[in-house]
Amino acid sequence: MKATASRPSGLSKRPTGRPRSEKTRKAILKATFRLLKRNGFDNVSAQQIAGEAGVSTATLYRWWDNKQAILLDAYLETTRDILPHEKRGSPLARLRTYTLRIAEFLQSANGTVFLRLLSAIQEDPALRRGFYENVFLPRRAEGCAIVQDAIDAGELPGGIQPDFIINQLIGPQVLRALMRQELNAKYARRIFDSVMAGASPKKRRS
Amino acid sequence: MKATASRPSGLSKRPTGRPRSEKTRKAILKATFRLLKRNGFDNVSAQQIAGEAGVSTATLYRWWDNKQAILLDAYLETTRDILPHEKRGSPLARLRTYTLRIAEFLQSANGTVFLRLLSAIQEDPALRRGFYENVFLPRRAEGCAIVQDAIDAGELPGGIQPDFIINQLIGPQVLRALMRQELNAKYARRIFDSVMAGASPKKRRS
Amino acid sequence: MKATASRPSGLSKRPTGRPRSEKTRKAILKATFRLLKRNGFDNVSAQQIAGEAGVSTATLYRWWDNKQAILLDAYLETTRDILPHEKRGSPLARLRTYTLRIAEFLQSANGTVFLRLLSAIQEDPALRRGFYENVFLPRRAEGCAIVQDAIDAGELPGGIQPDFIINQLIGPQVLRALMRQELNAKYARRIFDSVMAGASPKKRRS
Amino acid sequence: MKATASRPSGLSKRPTGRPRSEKTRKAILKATFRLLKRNGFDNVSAQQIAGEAGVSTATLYRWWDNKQAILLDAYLETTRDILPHEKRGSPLARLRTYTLRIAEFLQSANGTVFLRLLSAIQEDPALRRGFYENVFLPRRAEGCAIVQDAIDAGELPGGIQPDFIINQLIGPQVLRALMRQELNAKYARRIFDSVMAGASPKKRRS
DNA sequence: CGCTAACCGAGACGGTACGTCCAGTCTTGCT
DNA sequence: AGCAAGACTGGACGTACCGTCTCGGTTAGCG
Repeated sequence: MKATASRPSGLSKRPTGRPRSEKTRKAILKATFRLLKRNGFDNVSAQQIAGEAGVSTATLYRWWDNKQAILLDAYLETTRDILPHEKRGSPLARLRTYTLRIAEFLQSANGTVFLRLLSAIQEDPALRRGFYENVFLPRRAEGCAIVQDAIDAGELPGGIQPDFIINQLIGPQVLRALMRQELNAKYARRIFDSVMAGASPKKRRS
Repeated sequence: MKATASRPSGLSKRPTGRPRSEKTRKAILKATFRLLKRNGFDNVSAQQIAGEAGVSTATLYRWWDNKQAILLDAYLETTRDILPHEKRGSPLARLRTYTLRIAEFLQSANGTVFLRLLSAIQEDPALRRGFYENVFLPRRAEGCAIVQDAIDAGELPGGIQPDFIINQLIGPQVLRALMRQELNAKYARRIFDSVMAGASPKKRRS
Repeated sequence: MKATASRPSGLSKRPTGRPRSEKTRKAILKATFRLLKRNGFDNVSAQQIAGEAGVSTATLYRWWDNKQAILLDAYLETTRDILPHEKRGSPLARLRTYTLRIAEFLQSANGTVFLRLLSAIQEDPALRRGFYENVFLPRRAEGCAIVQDAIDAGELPGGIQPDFIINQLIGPQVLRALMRQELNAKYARRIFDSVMAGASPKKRRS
Repeated sequence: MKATASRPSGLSKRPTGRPRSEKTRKAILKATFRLLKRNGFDNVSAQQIAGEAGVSTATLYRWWDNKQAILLDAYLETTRDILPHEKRGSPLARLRTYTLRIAEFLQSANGTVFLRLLSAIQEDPALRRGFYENVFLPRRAEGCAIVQDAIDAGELPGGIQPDFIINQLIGPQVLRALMRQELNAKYARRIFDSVMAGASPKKRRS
């Protein structure tokens, strides 16, 4: 199980021979992401990746279990560092911004790749694990943290489960994106307002 | 464009030549659906379908553009008549039932196929049109009708867009299903309550 | 066995119902020959013939056993009446003309079809019989008759077998034609002279 | 243009990557020839070859342009080394033996394949080139060499073209073989005598 | 003059082969 | 040992064509 392409390297056994080329690894992932955006998801072949990266197919499969794993890794590698979550403002304002960012993201090129990954994992349990742990959960944790901040700040009632709120904010947007329906800031705002209204029953009653 | 393989049926002009065998068509779609459930989505080959249906591959491609189109059609054919929506009860009660049914459906075998189709259309625009028009919109219309009934009955405020409400009810469930997270009646109920609370803010005030 | 497309019509049983359309038969054979010259031999499909002749494939197979049989028949029909053998001149002069005509023929469009048929029969025994009896033997008989005339006229020695002579005159030309090597009147003349010289050894002696 | 699937072999530039498996190549050609003799010519399918050789169809088409090319190559490979031309005896005696060998060959299993190839090339120009250069010309050259020896030895007159003589010896035999007419040593002898008589006009006259 | 058998065009169908494409593995020699 | 190059297996894809099979409509020529 080579999974995410990190050599076992468990502890002992200092590897002899020529070490793995980091340059090669990067070239592969970058080439993959380029092809991913250019050709869609199904239309990226292993030999295309190899060709684009100036690498042999054997090298691909030496480090990743299968093509899907490469695609996932390429997505991870490329999007790892682009999560500029707001630090300033009230938790609720930050949650609102977060919601709008989701809409933006889903419409972007990266979002398209995200949606394609979301599709691909339906057929491949191993890939699903990887996606769940390395993409879904981390992002979800970010969102939940904001909700928790809001709860702690008293802006949201305590009985609420952050994960539920985030799911309510994201789910409808993902569905629209999957169906290629319009998805913009206004719509995201409406969702935010609706979910917040549903989440704060205290307001009601005299 | 053979798309969904439905006869032109433009009233007049009876088609000449040997008519298409309805028996064959049914055999193909049934065999396809059987394989769909047995083997998953990617692991259904055209020749498997042909073999299982006792048909030649040429016949497949005479009526459908490609394998995906057959899969979509098989889904349509099989699930066409299984929408037993409640007729009794208040609109709001029916909407609640509708929401719970979604959860059930997404967990069922048919739901799995639905999710696979939802994934497959990401790669194939032609297929997407077919799915959108023949699966998504009709189902969506059913839900919207219930919401409209509720509005008409004064159970929901007038300023609301039915499609928005339905999207809020379904989106979060679809997302959980796609991620293979738990999805049960309790969760569906929570969603329903939350969305309803968000949709009826006026009642509360004062 | 419908073979050459003449209804059994053995003797009794006057056929009732609508008789076969002669127009259709002609249209098929003409269309076939047209395609034969245009597309080569393997590249004529039954549906092409049907299309070109404005006929259904069923009609084709009602009257001929298979595609090859149609092709043979088309050749027969078209070339039946184009054998204008010389009547004047000495038998030997006529034999010489005959030899030259072979060269011309093999280079012509009809000759090409002839060569293709000659090839096709290698794979199909039934077709071979038809070709042998309806094309090869009749033509061969014509040639043999001329040789016999020459023998009778004392222009060739009596111990000679006409079929052997004709084979010597034709075989080398067919081989060259099959290999697409040059084949012209001069070459044919050379063959004729050579065979005649070989056939009349007696003259020399003394 | 992979044509005859022979390595470029342009002296320099040793090819990089995994070299072609000679074992595989041999297995394919042998299996092909086996099928060729067993099933006839048209009844050899690419997948049969693949199956019989324990090879994938993709490998077939990597090295040969199409099925016909494989068949030609199989013939070449198998018959390459079976040309046991006589070295002893006078040139004329050797030419006579050569003529008789032709008759034998055309009746043999290999001869059948040869005739089928001769037919197949009528439809396929690329194949024709290959056949002409790799089968026809080499064999023809052998025959011509014998004739030339005879000329040099004064057994045949100088004004004669070897190729013409060979064509006269072979053409009639090929024609008979194509028509599946009897072809035996006696007939071949007769042809030899006839052609020799026609070729040596000097004998005549007192 | 109408009946009826047989014809015919259109085109669906089963079967079979084709040649292409791709995933993933294996082999060779270079670094 | 890593790696590029690229051969190889296995198997699906979608196309083409053959010869058969319905359909519905048409056309002799017997009654």
